[in-house]
Amino acid sequence: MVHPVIRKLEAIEPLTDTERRKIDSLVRDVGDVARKTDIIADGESPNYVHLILEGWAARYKVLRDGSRRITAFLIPGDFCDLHITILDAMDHGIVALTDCRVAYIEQATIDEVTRSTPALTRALWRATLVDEAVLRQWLVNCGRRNALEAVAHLLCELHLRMQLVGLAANDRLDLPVTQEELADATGMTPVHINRTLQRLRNEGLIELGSGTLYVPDVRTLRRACDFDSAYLHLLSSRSVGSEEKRY
Amino acid sequence: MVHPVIRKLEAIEPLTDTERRKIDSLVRDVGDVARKTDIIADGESPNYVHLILEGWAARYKVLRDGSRRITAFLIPGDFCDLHITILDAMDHGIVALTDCRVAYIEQATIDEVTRSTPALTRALWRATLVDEAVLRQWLVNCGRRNALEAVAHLLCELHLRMQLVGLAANDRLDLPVTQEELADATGMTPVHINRTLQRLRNEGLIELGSGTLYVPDVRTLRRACDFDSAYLHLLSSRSVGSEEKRY
DNA sequence: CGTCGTTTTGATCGCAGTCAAACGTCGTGG
DNA sequence: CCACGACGTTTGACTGCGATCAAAACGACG
Repeated sequence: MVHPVIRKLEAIEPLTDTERRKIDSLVRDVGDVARKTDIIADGESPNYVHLILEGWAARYKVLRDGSRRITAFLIPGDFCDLHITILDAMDHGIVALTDCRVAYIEQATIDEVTRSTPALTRALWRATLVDEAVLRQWLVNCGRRNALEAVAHLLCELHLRMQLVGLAANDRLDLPVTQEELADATGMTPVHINRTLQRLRNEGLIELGSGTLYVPDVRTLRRACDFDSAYLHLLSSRSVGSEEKRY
Repeated sequence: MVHPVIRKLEAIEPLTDTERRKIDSLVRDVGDVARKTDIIADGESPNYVHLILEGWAARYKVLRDGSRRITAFLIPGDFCDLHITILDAMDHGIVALTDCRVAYIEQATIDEVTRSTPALTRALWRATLVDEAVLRQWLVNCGRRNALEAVAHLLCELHLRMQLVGLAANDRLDLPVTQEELADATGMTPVHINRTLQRLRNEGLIELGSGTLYVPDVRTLRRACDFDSAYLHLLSSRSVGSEEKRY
């Protein structure tokens, strides 16, 4: 079985067989995390880097009034805290949204890999920078798009990212995320998320139920929220040298 | 004169004299950019890395309906596009908010530095990761804080960052940013920014006029918006091992 | 003194928030 | 097999924050 990490990294940087095997070798120590429990808590400085193998997780911050802001969704192939090798402590928490299978990778191992394999270093760097680009899109989502566009854009992102790791065959994917979690991720309320999803359904843009999302026509959905995949810096969309959007 | 970059980097990573001189040597090619013009445009892949020496700039994205979202403010000492060495093209633009003095640094120079000076590499990495942490705070700002808290939090951030580079003596700093730009940075409208600033003034939290911001009592302002500087990962606040917030 | 960009004010609107209750589904235990 | 509770989704009624539109005031500058 090909690790989702490999699929993900290959989408943004071509890899050789040796490099692929190197990644494979990272996954030694594997563990399970139950839904609703922290993979890493805010303020922690773990000795291991965490990599999601199965399941969904989320970066989040909790405010003093108890409200929560999700700042990213993590799916198989995503690193939770690559930066912990550089920064002192986590400035946010990471919670498992479903039961998760997680790889624990020693910092020393990462250091060794980056020292010996420049292409992988680039790939990891790249992945981090793409995460940052996603954050910027989320910022656009909440400040300058209406609810419908914001949710649509988020769904487009998740759809594409799931595709990259081979988890969205036929435009159908597991979306094991509650509406409350979607609300925390878009800065809306659960009630309004519910109504927005209903509008998306009524307009035939999505089919969503029992944890599964189906996108009848990706083009239409992307056009509805002006989704341009360029910000994900995928190899496939690079240097296409075109002015029109890649819906 | 000590470059703001050095002050900034030293706030997050201690540097030796040699390293400081190395940074100094980066600044060879310097140019001026007029207010309201792009330092780098969206989609560009410049050959140079840009570093702000004087003035204010902003990262931004423009939507199809013409509205703009500012995703970061850049002040002296900030790199505009360190990531361009890794990514193919800009996924957003950078515009000068005031007349700016900018250093153009060849990619090869950056590469040479990072190859020869691990401590500097760490420092640059760190700076990038702190930028990401700031993005997360902005996400909290617009989704889960009300207008007053959001603006206050933004002002706290700018206040602290200006202090770091020595541009905010006595809690007084230049804030050459229009209310429209603040609106684009918070996801609000200019009108509402105006009213929110008035509230902040009326409550004695800030004094703001003619491009200058004065914070009578930093503690109070920070408490008003639950500002915790930990997310900036400063050396001074690190491993203080305390539970209470660093207002 | 007129112009332009910016800030300020006022009146009105509407999107999304809030509060609360009902409903469906599923797993658990009687 | 059913009662029960937990959890998530859905619906309704009402509220309010911030948006929108428009105009006036202000201030810097040529």
